[in-house]
Amino acid sequence: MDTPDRTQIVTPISKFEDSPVFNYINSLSPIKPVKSINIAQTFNSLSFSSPPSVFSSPHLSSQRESRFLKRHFFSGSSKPDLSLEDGLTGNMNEAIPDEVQVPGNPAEPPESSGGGCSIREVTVDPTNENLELALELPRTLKYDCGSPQCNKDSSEGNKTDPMLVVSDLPVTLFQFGENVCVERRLSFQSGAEIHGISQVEPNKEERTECDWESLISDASDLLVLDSSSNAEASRIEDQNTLDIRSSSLKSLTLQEDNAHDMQISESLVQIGSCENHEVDNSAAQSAVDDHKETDHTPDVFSSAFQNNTQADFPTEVVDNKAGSHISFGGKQRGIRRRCLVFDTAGARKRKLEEDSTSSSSVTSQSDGKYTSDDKQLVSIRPCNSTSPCMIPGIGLHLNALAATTRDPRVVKHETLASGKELISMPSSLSSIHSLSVEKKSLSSSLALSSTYTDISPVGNDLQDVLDAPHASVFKVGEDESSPKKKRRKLEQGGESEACKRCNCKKSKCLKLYCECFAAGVYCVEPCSCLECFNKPVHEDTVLATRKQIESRNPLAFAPKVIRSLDSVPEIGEESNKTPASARHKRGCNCKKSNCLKKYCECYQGGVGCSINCRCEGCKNTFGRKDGPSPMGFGEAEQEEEETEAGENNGLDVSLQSKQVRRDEEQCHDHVLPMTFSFQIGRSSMQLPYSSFGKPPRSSLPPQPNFEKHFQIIPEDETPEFLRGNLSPISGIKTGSPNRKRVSPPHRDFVSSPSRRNNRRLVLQSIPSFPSLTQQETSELQ
DNA sequence: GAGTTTGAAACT
DNA sequence: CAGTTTCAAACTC
Repeated sequence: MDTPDRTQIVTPISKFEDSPVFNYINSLSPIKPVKSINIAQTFNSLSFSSPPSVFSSPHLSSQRESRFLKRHFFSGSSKPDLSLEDGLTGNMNEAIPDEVQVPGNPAEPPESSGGGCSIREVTVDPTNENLELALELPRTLKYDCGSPQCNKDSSEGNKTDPMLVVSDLPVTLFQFGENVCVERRLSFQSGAEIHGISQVEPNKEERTECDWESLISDASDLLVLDSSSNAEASRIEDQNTLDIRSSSLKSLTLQEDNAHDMQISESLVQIGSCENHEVDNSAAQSAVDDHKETDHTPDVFSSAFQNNTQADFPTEVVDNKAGSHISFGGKQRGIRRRCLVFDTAGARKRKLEEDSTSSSSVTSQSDGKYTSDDKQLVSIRPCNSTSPCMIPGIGLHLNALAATTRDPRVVKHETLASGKELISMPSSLSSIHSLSVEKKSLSSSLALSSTYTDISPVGNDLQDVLDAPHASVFKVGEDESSPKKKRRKLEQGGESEACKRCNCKKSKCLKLYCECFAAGVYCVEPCSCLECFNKPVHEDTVLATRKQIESRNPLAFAPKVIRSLDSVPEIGEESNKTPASARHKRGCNCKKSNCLKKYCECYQGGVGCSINCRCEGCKNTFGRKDGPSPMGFGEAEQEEEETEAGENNGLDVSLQSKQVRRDEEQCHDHVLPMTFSFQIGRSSMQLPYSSFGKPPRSSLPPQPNFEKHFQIIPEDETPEFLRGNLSPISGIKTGSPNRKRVSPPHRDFVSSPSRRNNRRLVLQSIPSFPSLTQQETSELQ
């Protein structure tokens, strides 16, 4: 390897003799030259303008040389690291420029047309080396800004293409661009060292594979290059670069000059081209797709979703490793999700029909394991065969959110849970769920001797998750012979809320009157409904109905309770008791129950009444609607709260916060802007348990964790959040007149990065009483 | 288990 | 948007 490279290098060097750098390098021992070259290049490129002479043809030569040089360097072993390390940003340019620099102006941004020429020339060279390279080069040329650096990059990129392919991203990823450039360099170097240019391709494949894995592992970025490089030095460098990349990707804006950006873009483009060439490798492609998605996500998704997507990546990647390749880009994923929602329904039917209950249960369990192992995989609690199925449909707004979530998980979830009948499977949530699921699984197992059916929180968008109590926690009613009795027993006994059970007589379970339908779950055996259409068999009808309802009220299926994730209770709210920020989406309208019975949705949800409530004689122990003031209750009430919800809440909060942190860590910071999905992800973890399900019914583990973790931004509220309004309540209040119900916002959920910092709202379906939460929290801890 | 109460959902 | 009706859960006996 080395020898050929060196020989090759010699020629280019001769060409570049003009450049002092080359001379200097030549003077150096063959081994060292690489380093020296790099250094020299850096200097030249950075500080010095390249000699004018170089411009005309030099690019080609420079590129060639660069290749050679790089090869040497890499082969040489030493330097690349330095170059890489030195400047992810500047180094990139430098390294390339060194050779290429000549042309011109180092100062000139890559944008210059010159690059194109050089590339072309380079392409010619490739013929010798590899057709692929040639192909890539032209492509690169197209994209290349023309800056010598770019050229170099491109040339390198050619070699590195595999890596690029792996990491390939849409051009959009500028931030990543820097990284990409580095990667290219690295790859290039590695390639040179490892193999002749011709060899590069195989390397590429390897790289792609390796990269893929690396990507998977890192999720954030483009680690691909690293593994690929054969040379240790190159590896090291690659790693460094990778690390840097990841870091840069996360936080980096383009520090480098436009030239860098250009390079990046070029590299990206090249990558794309490479992908085409290399497409052969399915894995590589998939990886590339993932990368693209990830990369795009940042660019495209300014919203929190990006974060989510990124965060999800790791999992996705892992999943891919596991065997399933998810090729969905974040964006695409989102789109697919929506489709999935519906698709899932179909899938569910299929699966349900095929697998029936048994399969679902099995899958769910297995899933849960996977999820636990994978961390982010959707955790599906083993649902009893009878567990109610989640309805595929999700609120439109939810869908939008779901869209942000990552498909991979969703897919997995679907596949895994498909048997279960989850209606909607937002990926993001699923990921979150996995974690939560694990925890829950433990807690649930403890709490409930009976089997739990988790509803993959994922399934429903926010709703499901939020509503988890309803849907998510399906308690298999199987055990119970008579639905009603069982239900009551369960409720009373509080064993587990399994699936919701309805007793609809006239609504056909296609209206919100039906708890199952409202929860996005299919009716199951335990249900005693008559003429029920809320079954997989009638999926179309169910979905159509859901759409109608959602058309009327986008939030119809959204969680009814909104809770802020922040541990800090909202102003006036009691922190310890009910989730401070938790509020009922619309508020209640109680007249006679004094909000002390489950007739009251607020009470049922375990949240205090808010300004949105129009209740009369409110005595809601969880809090009052009166303004910011926390609960206006008497101490007695507070005591009650404490007893009922307080413990749970407090624990939950702390626990949740911890979990959230954990989740975040796991998920990664990669996700820059926390977005909706991201938050969801966190929450999702908990969601499974979190379900706010009505306390009485479900003995299931409380969702406390979920509450805080899960953040769903109600459409209504979203604007406020976006605005920076923190308190969900306030948002709600502002949005809707006190006495009037808040009309669901028409906007789709848009997560804004800013939200992260801000308080997170959690939409929850009617929360179960806090009591359950304690167990979970304790367990979690 | 039947009947009543309650308030959300749906309708006008 | 307000008022009414429908509906099913929650509750009581």
